Amino acid sequence: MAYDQQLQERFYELRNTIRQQLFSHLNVEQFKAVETGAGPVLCLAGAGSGKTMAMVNRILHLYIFGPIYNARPELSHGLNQEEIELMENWLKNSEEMGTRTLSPQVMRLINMEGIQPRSILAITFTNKAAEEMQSRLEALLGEKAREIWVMTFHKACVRILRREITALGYSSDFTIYDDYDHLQVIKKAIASLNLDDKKFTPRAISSLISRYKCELKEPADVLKKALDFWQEKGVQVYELYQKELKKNNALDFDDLITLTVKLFSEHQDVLEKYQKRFLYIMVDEYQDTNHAQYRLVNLLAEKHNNIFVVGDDDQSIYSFRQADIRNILEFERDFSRATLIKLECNYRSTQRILTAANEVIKNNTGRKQKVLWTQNPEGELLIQYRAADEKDEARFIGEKIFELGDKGSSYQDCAVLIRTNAQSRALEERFMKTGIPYRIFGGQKFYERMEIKDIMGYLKLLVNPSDSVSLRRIINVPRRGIGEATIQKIEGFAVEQGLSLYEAVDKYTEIDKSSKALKEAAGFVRFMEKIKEEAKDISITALTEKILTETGYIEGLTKDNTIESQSRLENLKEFLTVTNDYDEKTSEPSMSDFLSQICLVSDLDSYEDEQNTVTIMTMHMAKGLEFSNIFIGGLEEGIFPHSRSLMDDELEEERRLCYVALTRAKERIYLIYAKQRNLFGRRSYNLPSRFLEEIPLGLWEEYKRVSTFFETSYEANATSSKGTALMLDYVLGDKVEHKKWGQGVIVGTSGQGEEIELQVAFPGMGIKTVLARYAPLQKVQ
DNA sequence: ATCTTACCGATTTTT
DNA sequence: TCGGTAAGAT
Repeated sequence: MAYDQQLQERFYELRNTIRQQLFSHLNVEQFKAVETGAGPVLCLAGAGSGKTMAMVNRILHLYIFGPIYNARPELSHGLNQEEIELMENWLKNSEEMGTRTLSPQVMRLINMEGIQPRSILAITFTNKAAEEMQSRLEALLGEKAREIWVMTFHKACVRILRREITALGYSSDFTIYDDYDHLQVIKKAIASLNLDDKKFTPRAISSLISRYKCELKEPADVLKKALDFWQEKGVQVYELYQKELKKNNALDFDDLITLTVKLFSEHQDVLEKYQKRFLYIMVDEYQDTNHAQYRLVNLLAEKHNNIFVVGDDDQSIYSFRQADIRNILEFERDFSRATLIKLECNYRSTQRILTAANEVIKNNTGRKQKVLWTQNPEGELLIQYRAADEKDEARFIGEKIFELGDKGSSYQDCAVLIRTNAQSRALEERFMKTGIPYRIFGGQKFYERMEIKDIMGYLKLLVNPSDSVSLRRIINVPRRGIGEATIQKIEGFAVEQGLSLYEAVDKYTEIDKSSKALKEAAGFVRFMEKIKEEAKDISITALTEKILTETGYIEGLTKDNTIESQSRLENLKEFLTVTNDYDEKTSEPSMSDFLSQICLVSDLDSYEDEQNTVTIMTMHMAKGLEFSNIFIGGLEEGIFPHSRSLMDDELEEERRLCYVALTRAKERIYLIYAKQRNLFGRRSYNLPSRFLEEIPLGLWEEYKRVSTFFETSYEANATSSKGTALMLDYVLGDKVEHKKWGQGVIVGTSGQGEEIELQVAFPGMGIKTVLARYAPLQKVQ
């Protein structure tokens, strides 16, 4: 055998050993997922099974070794002994030191027929997941990683549509309507069809439209079908709604997906362009795809069939947003010869937590068989607590958080998961009183705040003058004395003349100058035109500031000088830091890009775990996160499972939600239910949740509050060990210093014994109620 | 045009 | 209970 051939044999052998070594930190299943490069793959990844690890490494594997791991690509040049030694040395070194970073020389040697990063499309559902994956890819691939499209469905679609949407008769400056804007259009459509808005609620119509869109059905497709009166009218609203959106050159969230599908279906050339580009497609959280997203992925993948989807049918909790669990259950039917890989080894939770989760989810039918296991220790028993009411529930949670603190947990290791946002109230009150730092996610979102929507209305209208929803929003904000009657008049004119609302304001105010309102409206258009001119030379931040001052928006809020107006000003300041960030970090800033970016983020995207606070959030929002200690509140029939799900036969989804909640925990779980709780202002008595019964005895123990006598001494101990200022007598008028709020004055006291409450007035922050026992207060002379 | 009061209705919401 | 919306008063 020739010497060259021996070298070659040695080279291939070494290359494969290096390959194994590079991924030696993965388990067998993860490695299989990583090295299966070509063809369709369904990866069922249980909670905490390291699926991001698998996805990221799979991309690395594709990049270095190409799609077929045991292929022997032709060598383009001869080999010499030195090169072989280089590889041997790397291996030796790696085995000894445990490093897995390739030197550039070794990389150059073994990287043959690897896949170009720009040919990879990796789809996630949240920006957070995308960012996480992106940064891990950059750590592995360096610069090259930026060429991979790692983004959400919606972002990818916006990118494609900005380039191609003219083929569908929209302009590429289209506006994205968020949920709120979308409801405005629906309301208008309902009104113009003279429908009874008691029967046709915007919410119901919205979900009807969304359902049709996700099924890729246009109004015309549905109209022929047999429909009852309500549905028939609903479709008419849908038709009108869609026309209005197009007139406004606006897309709603669903449109981003469905119009991309439409584009690909109707324009073969465009589809082929993207098929050619994206040779390898990966989809995260596949169980959450709806039909439109499923079509989109299939269209892109059907040419090369290199599609890798990861998901967990047991974590499908978004069916109310049209996520279709069948997409995952029937993947193997859709793609013949699909490889099935199950990741069942969990790296997150204790065995006991996993057993509890497995036992609960076992009660669901029609799922892919999957049992999580772990090498982690057995762990502590789950704790169950029967609270007297929601206040007692909050108190229990607060106390346990303090106790965990003594055991070495920080606040950020604790999360309270709830079913509905309304449950956060009692918790917030208690945490506030006892000085537990917390963050609540959910409820009013930053970009949905009035002042933010107002300023965005101005910006949107500048980019897209056809956007009549934004125009309507801001034409009288701040007050210009332009009311509904004036707008109606102009709107009539617009319809008559076939103009956009903005053009109509401009033209009509030239003809009719009869009222003060119309003069103001003319001034508004002049202002917008002036700003549009000036916008050309200044940054988005400068432009935003200009609008806020020149309209008198800031001035109005400053004059109000209420707590509310102050917080609005704060929010606007915050918005300006967002624009500033964008101005600085973007190479080619553009307003429409900025606006779509903002539309597509959620508050959770800004979640930073560096902050040492307890997290309160819904179980839905907690998906994908993990905490050492999880408290699940409101485990009562009617709350969780939610009463609505009991009626609508959606118990299995609730159970999946419970599974998601349980599998967030690394070490401890506290399960709390209350005998009674205030619900909608009335007291209600609920049975303990069925999910509690589904966790077998032996996995949990009940926490029982000891008798009053012991309770008192117990609490006194807890207090003294904390060293709070309990023993100090507070007197009205005393000056105190609070850790977070600074100096304040005691303006009231109430309660007795352990539960003495103080009302403290903090300048500029109003009056706060705190529990003397817990609050980080100190008397000031 | 805008402020005030009475009513209704009330999950979850990656984008 | 609270918050958002729709009709009535100024």
